[in-house]
Amino acid sequence: MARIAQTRSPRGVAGTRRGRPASAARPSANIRKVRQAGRREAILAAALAEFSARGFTATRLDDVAKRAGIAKGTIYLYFRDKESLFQELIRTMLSPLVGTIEALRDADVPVRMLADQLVELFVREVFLTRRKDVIRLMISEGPRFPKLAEFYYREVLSRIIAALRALLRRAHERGEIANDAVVRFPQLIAAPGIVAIIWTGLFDRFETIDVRAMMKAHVDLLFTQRSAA
Amino acid sequence: MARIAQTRSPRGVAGTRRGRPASAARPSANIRKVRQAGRREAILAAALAEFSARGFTATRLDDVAKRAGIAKGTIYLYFRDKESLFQELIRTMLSPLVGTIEALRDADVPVRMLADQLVELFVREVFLTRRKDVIRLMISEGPRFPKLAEFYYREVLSRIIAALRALLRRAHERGEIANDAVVRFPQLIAAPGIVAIIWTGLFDRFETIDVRAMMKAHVDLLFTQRSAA
Amino acid sequence: MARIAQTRSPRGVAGTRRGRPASAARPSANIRKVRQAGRREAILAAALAEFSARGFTATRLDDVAKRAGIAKGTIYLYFRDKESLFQELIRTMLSPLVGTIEALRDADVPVRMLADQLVELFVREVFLTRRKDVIRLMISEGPRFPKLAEFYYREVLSRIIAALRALLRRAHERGEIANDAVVRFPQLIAAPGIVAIIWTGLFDRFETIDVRAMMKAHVDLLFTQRSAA
Amino acid sequence: MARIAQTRSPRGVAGTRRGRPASAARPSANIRKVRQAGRREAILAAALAEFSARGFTATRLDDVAKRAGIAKGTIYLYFRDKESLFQELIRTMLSPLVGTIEALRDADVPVRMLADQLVELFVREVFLTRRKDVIRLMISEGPRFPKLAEFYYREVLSRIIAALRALLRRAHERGEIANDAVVRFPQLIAAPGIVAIIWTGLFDRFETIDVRAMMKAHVDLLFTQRSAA
DNA sequence: GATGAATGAGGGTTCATTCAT
DNA sequence: TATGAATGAACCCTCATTCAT
Repeated sequence: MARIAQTRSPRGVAGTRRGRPASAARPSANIRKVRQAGRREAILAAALAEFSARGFTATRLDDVAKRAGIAKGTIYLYFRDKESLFQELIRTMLSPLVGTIEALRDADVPVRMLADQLVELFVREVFLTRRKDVIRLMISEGPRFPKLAEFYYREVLSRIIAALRALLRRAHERGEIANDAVVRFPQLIAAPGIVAIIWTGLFDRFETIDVRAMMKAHVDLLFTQRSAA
Repeated sequence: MARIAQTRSPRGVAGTRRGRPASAARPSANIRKVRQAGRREAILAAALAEFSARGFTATRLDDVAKRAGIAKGTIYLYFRDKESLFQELIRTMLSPLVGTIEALRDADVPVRMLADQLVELFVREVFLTRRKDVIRLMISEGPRFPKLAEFYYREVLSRIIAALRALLRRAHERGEIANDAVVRFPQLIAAPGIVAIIWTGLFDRFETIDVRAMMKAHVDLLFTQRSAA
Repeated sequence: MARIAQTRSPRGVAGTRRGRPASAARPSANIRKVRQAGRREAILAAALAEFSARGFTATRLDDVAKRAGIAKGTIYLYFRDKESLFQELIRTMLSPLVGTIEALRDADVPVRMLADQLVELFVREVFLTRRKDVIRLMISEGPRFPKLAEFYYREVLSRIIAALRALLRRAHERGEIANDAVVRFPQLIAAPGIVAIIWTGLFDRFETIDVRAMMKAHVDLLFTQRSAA
Repeated sequence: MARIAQTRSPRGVAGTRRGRPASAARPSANIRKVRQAGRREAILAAALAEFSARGFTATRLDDVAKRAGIAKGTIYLYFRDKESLFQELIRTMLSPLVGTIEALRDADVPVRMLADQLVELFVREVFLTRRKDVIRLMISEGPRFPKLAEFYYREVLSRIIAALRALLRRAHERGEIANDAVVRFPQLIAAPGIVAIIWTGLFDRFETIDVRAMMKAHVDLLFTQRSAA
């Protein structure tokens, strides 16, 4: 099944002098590039861990550096400042989601099947990965980062919602869905996933949740219904 | 309909050490008490505003004091430290939720009606009040405050969930609910509310959500269904 | 033997309404005076305890008040500020020393006997009382309180030294003392006492000192000698 | 005569984590090390001046930094906190005393001569240097720093006393000392030195003391005596 | 490029002092 | 007179950011 593209981040880095095709005759440059990409990835990974554990403000770049195995100053070679690091982290991790969802939209299979795939996708590619933490960060810190919220809304959410809505409307028109609730509020589809992410972060110690089961139960609710009459 | 008890904090105020019967003949003492209660409330209100706007770590007690119209040091007459202020804020605001929910449990009306009342209660007493912000805070900062999460789980959530589950099980047995999804995952009932709170905090600028409509649509989904066959 | 005048504190107890001299014509005024004296004494006693335990700067007036059984503000009814309290404390406790010493000067007994009395006086009236702590305070904090040091020098030390020197010179002239060292440096007489006070404050846990024995041994040294030839 | 080793702190500096042989071919690293040692010394010197002038609690690290010509935060690169700075200051300055005293113990010269050397050593290496201030600090603040007092007792005092006692006992057995007072209370040897340090700090403005003369007079007292009979 | 020592603004907390009751 | 809540200046310590090596 669909898999969300991994972030091989060839994307421009502050201060990075790029250029020079991969086949070029000065290998050291490539080594450098690879090493640099590695550094960047390492910093992002470390940042995710630290930001997740402590939140944006309480995270110390010192700890990020330590975790990434580099010196504190090095972070500033790859990111303008703490805020940039945070924002790029979220962007990098969430961007790939869109493509996947939009791909689903164009598939011509029964919606119910798509919904099941969606659940599976969410569980495997979000809930069981660090992307879950990124979403948690987005939820926690988003209100203090309007730019980030806007990016997320424009580049990710609105497109996912549009894709979902198109999908669901089609299904509704075909009679696959009796109740138009999810057509009007496609957010409902994601609701159990969101709740599961939050629950896990807060209460897993006391009571675990079977995300997959909950999401499936919810999908059942959405799709197997018949209108009351 | 039920209304959540306001917190006029009759509870002992830090710093008031020697009790004195409320009826005592020294009016000045009472004046003091009233003023103290007022201060405490003012601090809590200011703290809620600031914590909501900036998060726990980024909030400056200086700003809380300014907003409450008092000196910075005064905060320490009512709360041990920043963390205590934060935790008491959450406790004070969320504790009253429980009673209300548990009252609903024992009502003997059709579940569907109760569900509608629940939606109304949530919208009126949570979503349109500052309690919404407290829940957002709980979601954002909870992971860094295990004690608080535990309190919230034990004192609030687990009891609400138990009440809901009892209610829903009864409804399911009576045939009011065809699908047992919500019996197994009562969190689903709250999911749209949670999502609405998060959405509002992040994306209201771009697209508003009609919470009441969404929640009602979801309740419809949960209750008007018939099993597939 | 001589005894240093006690600071006749019928030391007041917080909230204790005390007696009422049977003879007084306007009792209330006297009561007030007595009570005030009691308060003042209580504050001084509490201050001594706290200053001794923590030093001037680290002592909190709050603790002094608590220990004295009064409210913090009350201290300011009896002393201008923290520094005044400190200085008055030292003055009050050390002033009575002078009279005692000067009395010794005029006694017409063998110096050796006087010296023994001095040792006894020091042990009983200083070392085994709180005056020891006051001297320790003087030593510790004096450098930061030039006024206090000056007072102590002018009102206490210089007079004690003058008295001692007169005494010792007489003894030297009479041949009671062979070596004139103590005539030139009367401080030598006090040295073991000072050292004992300091030692006790710092190292008593590890090794105790028998002050009386040490001081007597030292007096022996000073007086039983014969010039080398 | 013996001279107390200066502390040019070759000891590891906080913050220098990865060792690197001193002979290594990277000069910049050595420059750094030298500069760091310099900083550390500068901070210690500034700290001594400030602590001496104001006492531990009243000393502001801001002032220490200013005096050392560095930024406030820099102090924390070399010392964990204010207390560590204080304790390390005392340790650094007093540790070297021991070796010197113990060296004297094993010398095989008449005790009287050793005593004179001791006086000279004290005057030159303690009284006329900043070590005098360190001892004053130890006396003033020691009671609030039990750890420090313990260190000083175990590492310095008890060893000095043991050395002195051995020395004096030998002298007593040889008949060089008639009275065994100083054997039983070796502290007596130091008493005039201690008193001089305290006197200087408090009363030098009013009356100076000739330490060397006083100590010599005292030594005379201790050694030139003959038992009374 | 990479390092990490140095900086210094910023914020939590304490506590001497005041003053309304 | 006595109280203790309120004040706000002061100070320790942290940490994002810079820059010499």
